[in-house]
Amino acid sequence: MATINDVARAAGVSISTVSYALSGKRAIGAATRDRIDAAVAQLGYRPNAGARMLAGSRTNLLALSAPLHADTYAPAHMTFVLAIAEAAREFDYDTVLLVQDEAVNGLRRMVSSKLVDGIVLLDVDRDDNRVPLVRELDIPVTLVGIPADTAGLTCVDLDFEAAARLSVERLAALGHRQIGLIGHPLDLYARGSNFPIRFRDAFVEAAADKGVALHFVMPEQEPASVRAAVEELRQSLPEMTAVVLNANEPVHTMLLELLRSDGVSIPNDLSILSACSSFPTDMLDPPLDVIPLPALITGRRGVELTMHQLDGFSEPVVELVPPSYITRGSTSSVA
Amino acid sequence: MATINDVARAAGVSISTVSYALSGKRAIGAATRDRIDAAVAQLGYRPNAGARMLAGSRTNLLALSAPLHADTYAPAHMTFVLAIAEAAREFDYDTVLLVQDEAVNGLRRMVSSKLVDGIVLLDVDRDDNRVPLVRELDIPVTLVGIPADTAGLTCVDLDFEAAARLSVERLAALGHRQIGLIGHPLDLYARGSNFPIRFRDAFVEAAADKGVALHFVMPEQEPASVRAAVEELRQSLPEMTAVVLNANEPVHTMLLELLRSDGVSIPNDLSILSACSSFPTDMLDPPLDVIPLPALITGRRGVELTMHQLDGFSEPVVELVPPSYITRGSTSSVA
DNA sequence: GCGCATTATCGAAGCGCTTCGACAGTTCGA
DNA sequence: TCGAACTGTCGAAGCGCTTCGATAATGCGC
Repeated sequence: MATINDVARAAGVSISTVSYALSGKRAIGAATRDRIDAAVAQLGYRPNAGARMLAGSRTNLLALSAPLHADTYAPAHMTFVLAIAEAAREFDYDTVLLVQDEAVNGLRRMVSSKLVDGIVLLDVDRDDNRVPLVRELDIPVTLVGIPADTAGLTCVDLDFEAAARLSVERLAALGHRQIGLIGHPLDLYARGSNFPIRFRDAFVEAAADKGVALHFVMPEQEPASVRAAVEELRQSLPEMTAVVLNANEPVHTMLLELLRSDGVSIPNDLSILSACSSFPTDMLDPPLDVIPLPALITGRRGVELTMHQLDGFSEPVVELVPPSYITRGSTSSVA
Repeated sequence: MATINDVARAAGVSISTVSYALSGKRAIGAATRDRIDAAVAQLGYRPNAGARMLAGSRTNLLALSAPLHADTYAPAHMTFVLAIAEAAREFDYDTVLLVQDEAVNGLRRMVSSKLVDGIVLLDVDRDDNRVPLVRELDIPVTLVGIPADTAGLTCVDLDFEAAARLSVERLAALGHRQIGLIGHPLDLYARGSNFPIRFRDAFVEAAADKGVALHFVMPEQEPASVRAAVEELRQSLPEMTAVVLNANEPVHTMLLELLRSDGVSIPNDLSILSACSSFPTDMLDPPLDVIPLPALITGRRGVELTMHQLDGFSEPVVELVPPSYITRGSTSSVA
């Protein structure tokens, strides 16, 4: 493997000249630069990562702390991981993946061994046990998800409260007065999971504001449970004309299948809105109106905020990505 | 951050003594070692990763090449990623995640910058474009999945052919003479995807061997398509008494929901077997007999084989993990 | 045509670690 | 009782890079 020395020799210059030519940190004559570039290309030179880490101030490595709870919905999670790894590459960073208990225990190791320049925390719960830890870590950290206490932390997430309000407002504007809300399984809320709770609470509040009757159910991810949930909604809201889903893809599929077999027509008999979904709802049958959870945007933003801190901007920010509403024809105004 | 120098000073020894004490590569007096250990603990010393990479011969970093096709089934994929990252930790390795095009292009970068000691390739297709690349990479590589030409490569995977045979044999032994096989969506086969093809072909062969009539369908992941597939099976095999699923979890759910609404009783009317599934089938309703695709075992083995190569064992191996059959009561003998 | 700022390049120090060879001090068989 | 063979420890070289502080060489105003 070629070293900077080989390049310097091949180009007939000193190694510091090569280094400056490659980093651009000092001006280099055009002719010299050309010779260096040629030597680099010819030798297939690539700086040694270890040497760069040791001598320089950056490792060009980012830690991604991605714990996985038993109830983590894999496709959504994966989208975030992808978004972050890809965004990191745009800053010439690679991603070290920390899963399971390493998502917590590995962090300190990353920092004290100076392996990474920054950390992105995925799937942050309200009372996440990583939060106290990263508070004392002297390194750029960005949380994707908003914990209960954000003091001193840089966070980014979809504005779930705004998404909930947007859901209620759109449906209320269409004349719906009784709305069913299908949430995630119960234990997710019990665990203090982040956005389902924030969404639910804001939804309840917005419904009250708009004078809309609301019933909330938390089915498990299986047909029988979804069926029971729908029965419960119908019982509790006899005039229900709209349903908002804040749930996983399988629950969407199950609900639509169930409504179809019941002969319910969408949106004529029932308006449906999928809120904070991280999967495409245009493949569903029928396609659903959606307020997307933009994993790509949020994940990328998490990386950007980390890079921003690396560039010396250290005032912590809590960034809420505003929700958007995409129409697919699954809602209509009440007759 | 404490350096080895600080530790040496605190323990009153030279830095080489500290290094040897920590690596165990030379004998160190018990008393000296104790003083060093105490200093390490007290200072919270952790070797600088960059320095270690530069001076030593190992980086303790593993690259995980995980491309993601549009049709990649996230939960299964995730299980592999998890298994590999966790297994790596057991060897004191961290995992650098390469996704999308980096899964291909990043490999050369990893090697020439000496960032990683080894590579694990996930989701290897029959004619994977990473295969020619890794052939010329002078670094330990293990493929999870078996490409068409394995010459010179170390690979590991479930023995899909054996799994297919096992499926047919078990059902044939129970007296089933007409078996439906529900596979993945068509484009997966068209793309030359690895194990679905190997499974299908071996299944066809085994069925012929055992004199079992077989029909093969490839539904999309949506209820209507699954329904059509089942109709096709019934049409083609009027006496069909068993169905083997080599498909994603949603297709399982859809099939079971559909059979339930048709009043089909499992296993009385129809025996069902889930083959090469990477998700738990005991949560389904009803729980299904399964030949699991053991992501944990295969993934971990991928790491182990890489470490083995690092230890100097360089003869390439193709390792096939034998399938196992787990009974959950969804199959029975033909009346 | 003189000093002065600017531009292009170089040498050397040092990042924190591993590892080789040296060397006292100890043990032990002959 | 003497050298051979260990044991335990140290100093120094070097891994490949970045970066600081020279040093020429050039251009500029006056």
